[in-house]
Amino acid sequence: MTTEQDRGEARCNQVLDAAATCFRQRGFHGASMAELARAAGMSVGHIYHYFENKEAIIAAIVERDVAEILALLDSLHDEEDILQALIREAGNEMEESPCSDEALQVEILAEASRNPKVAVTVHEGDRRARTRLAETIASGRARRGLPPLADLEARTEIIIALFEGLMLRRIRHPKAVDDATIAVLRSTLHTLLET
Amino acid sequence: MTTEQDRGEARCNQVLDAAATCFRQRGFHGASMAELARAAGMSVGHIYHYFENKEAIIAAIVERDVAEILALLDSLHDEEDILQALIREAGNEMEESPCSDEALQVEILAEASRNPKVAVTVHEGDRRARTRLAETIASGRARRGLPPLADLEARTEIIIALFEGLMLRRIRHPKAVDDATIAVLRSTLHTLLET
Amino acid sequence: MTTEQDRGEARCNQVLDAAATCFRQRGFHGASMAELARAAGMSVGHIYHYFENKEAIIAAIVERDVAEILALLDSLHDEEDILQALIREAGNEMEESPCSDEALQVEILAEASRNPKVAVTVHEGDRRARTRLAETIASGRARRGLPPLADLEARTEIIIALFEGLMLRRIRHPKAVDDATIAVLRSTLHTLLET
Amino acid sequence: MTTEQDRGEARCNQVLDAAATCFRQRGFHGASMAELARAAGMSVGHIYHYFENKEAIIAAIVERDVAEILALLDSLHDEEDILQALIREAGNEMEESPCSDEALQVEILAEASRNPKVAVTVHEGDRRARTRLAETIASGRARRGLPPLADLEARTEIIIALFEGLMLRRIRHPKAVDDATIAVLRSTLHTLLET
DNA sequence: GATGAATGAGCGTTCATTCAT
DNA sequence: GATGAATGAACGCTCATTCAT
Repeated sequence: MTTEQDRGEARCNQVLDAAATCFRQRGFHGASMAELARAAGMSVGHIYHYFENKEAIIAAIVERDVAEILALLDSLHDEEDILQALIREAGNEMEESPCSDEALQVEILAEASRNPKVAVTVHEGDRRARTRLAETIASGRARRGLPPLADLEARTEIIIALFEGLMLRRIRHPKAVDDATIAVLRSTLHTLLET
Repeated sequence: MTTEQDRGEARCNQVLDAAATCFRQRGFHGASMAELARAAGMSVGHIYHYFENKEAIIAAIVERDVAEILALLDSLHDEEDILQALIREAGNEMEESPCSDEALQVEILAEASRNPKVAVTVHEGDRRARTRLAETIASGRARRGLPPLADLEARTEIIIALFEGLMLRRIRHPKAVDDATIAVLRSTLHTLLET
Repeated sequence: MTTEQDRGEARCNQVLDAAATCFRQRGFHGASMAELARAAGMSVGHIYHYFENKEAIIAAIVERDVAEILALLDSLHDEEDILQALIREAGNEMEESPCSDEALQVEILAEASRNPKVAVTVHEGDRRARTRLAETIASGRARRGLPPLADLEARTEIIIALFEGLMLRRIRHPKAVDDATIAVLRSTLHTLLET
Repeated sequence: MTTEQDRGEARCNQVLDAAATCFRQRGFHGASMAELARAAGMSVGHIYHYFENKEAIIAAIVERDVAEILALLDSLHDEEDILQALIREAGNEMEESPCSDEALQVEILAEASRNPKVAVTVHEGDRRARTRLAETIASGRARRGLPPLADLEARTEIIIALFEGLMLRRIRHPKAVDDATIAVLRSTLHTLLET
C-alpha cells in the first residue's frame, strides 16, 4: 500500500517536473498536453488520472513552490543571525540564477491573472509565504534586540516585490542581475531589515 | 496625404487600444484576432493591413509604452527637484492603480520569454527606458549637488525592479499596495536616490 | 446582398443535408464533425460559421422537418375530403419507406432525451406540428359535417403515436410495415378520424 | 458450485441494473464504463469478466427486457378474459410511467440502428415477443368465442406500434400521456382486439 | 476473482492567417 | 482600403479496452 502510494506520488512529481520544464520553455498555453506527456514519460490520458486538468497542474506547481519557500524560511531559524541569513540567501538565490525560473514564474502570474482557480491557489500560497516571511523577520529582529516594526507587513511586501521584481527583470534585461546589482540589493535589504 | 497618414495612424492606435484591453482581459493567447477586430471596430482581415501578425501587435504595444515612459521621464526635467519628482511620481503611479496594468505587463513578459521577436523589442525598449532613467537620476543628483554614483546602473536596476515588482505583486496579493507599502517604497527610493 | 444571403442559406442546407445523412448512417455521436465537413464539401472550421456547435445542427434539422410537416398538412386543406387525404397520405408515407428516416428520427429522440437545448427545439416543434394536425382534423370533420370531438387532442396524440411508432417498428422488425399492416393502420385511422 | 453460479449471476444483474440506469440518464455513448463500474460497485476491468464489451451489455439488457415481457404475457393466460387483461395492462403500464423507460428504449433503438450485433439481438427478441403476443391474442379471442383473425400479425404490429409509439411520445411531448389519451388508447385496443 | 493503472486514437472546437471580392 | 468566408492543424480532454498484479 505504502509502495503504491509512493509510486503514485512519484508519478505525480514526474508530471510536475515535466510540466515545469515545458511551461518554462513553451509557456502554459504553448505547451500541449501531448508535450507534457512525452516529457513525463507517460500517456496523455494517464496524466488525467493524477490531475483533473491543465490548470490543476500549474496549481500543484505553485503549491510545491510555496512548500519549498516555507521550508527555506524555516531552515533560517536554525541560523544564529536570521536577518543576515535572509540577506545572504536572497543574494545567493539571485546569483545562482538556477534555471531561468523567471520564465515559469511569469507563466504562473499570467495564468493567475486570468484563471480564477489558479488565482485562488496563488493568493493562498502567497498569503502563507508572506506571513511566514514576516514572522521570520520579526524573529530575526527580536533575536538581535531590535525593536518590533510598526510597518512589518509593508516592509515585507517591499522585500518580496524587490526579490520578485529583480528575478523578472531578467526577462526585459538578461544582464540585469550582476555583482553590482546584488550589492545594491543587499544594502537595500539591510536598510529594510536591520534599521 | 497627411490626412491619410493620420487616418492610418488613428486606425493603428484603434487596434493597439483594443488589443491592450483584450490582452489585459483575456491574455495574449486567450484573446483571438476576432475579438481584437470586434473591439477595434474593424474586420479581422483589415488588422493584417496594419500589422504583420499577432506578435507585431504586442511589439507595437511595447513600443508605445516605452514612448510613454520616456515622455514621462523627460517631463520630469522641467521640475525643480527631479529626484523628489521621481519619488512622487513613483508613488502616484502605484496609488492610482489605473486599470490593472499588471495583467498586460505580465502578458508582455510571458510573450517575451518565449517569442524571440517580441524579446528583441522588449530588450531594446528596456534599454532605452533604463538608460533614460539613469540619465534622469544623474541629472537630478547633479542639480542637487550630490556626488555622481559609481553604482548608478545597479541602483537604476533595483529601482526598476522595485517598481515592476510592486506592480506585479497585485497579482499574487491584490491588497499588496496600500498606504503603508507606498510609504516604505518612498523611503526606499529616498535611500537609493538621495544618498 | 440577396445573392450572398442565398449563398449562405445554400451552404447551411448543404451542411444540414450532409448532417442528416451522416447522423442516419453513424448516429449523432458516431458521426464526427470531420465526417460532416467532408460530406458537406467544406472545412470543419467553416461549419462553425453557420452553426454554433453540433447540437445546433441537429436542432436545425428538427426545425426543417417540422416546416416540412406543416407544409404537408397545409397542402391537405386544398383537398376536397381532408380526412380521406390524411389517411391516404399516412399510408403513402409508410409505404414509400423513403430513406430509412427512422434512423434519423431515433437519433433526434435520443439526443432530445439527454440534451436540454435539443429537447426545447423538439418540444416546440412538436407543439406546432401537433396543434396543426388537430386543427386539420377539426377542419376535416367540420367539412364532412361530423360533430366536433371532445377528445380531439387525445385522438391526435394517439394518431401521432401510431404513426411514429410504426415508423420506429422498422428498427426492431424491418418487415413490420407491409400491405396488411398498412390496411390495419388505415382502418384504425378511419375509426379515430371519422367516427 | 450453484452458489458460485448464483453469485456470478447476481454480479451480472448488478451490472445490468447499473447500466440501465446509466444509459437512461446519460445515453449509451454518454455513459462511460467508469460510470457503469461506479454505479455497479465494481471495478472497470471486472465488468469485462462478465461482458465482452459495451455492446454486449446493452444486448443483455434487451434480452432481460424480452424475458420480462414474455413473463407478463404468460401471466395473462391465468386471467379469465385475456383480451380485457391485455387492454387493462396496456393502460396500466402507460399510466404508471415508471421511470422514464422511454430514454432507455430510445438508446436501444438508436444502437440497434447502427450496431449489427445489437440489431440481431433486438430483432430476435422482438420476434419472440411479437409471436407470443399474437398467440396471446389468438388465445384470448378463442376463449371468448371470437373468430380467428386473418390479419392477426398485422393487428399485432399495430398494437405494438401504438404502445411503443405512445411511450416515445413522452420525449417529444412530456404531457402526451394523460387520462384522455389512455382512454383513446383503450378504445383503440378494444377495436383491434375484440372486433 | 478482482483491481485500476495505462494506453492512444479520436472527439468537438478554436484560431491565426489568407485571399477573392 | 476593407471585408469576412474559408482553411485545417492543433488544442484539451475522454474513453473503451487491456493486462500486470
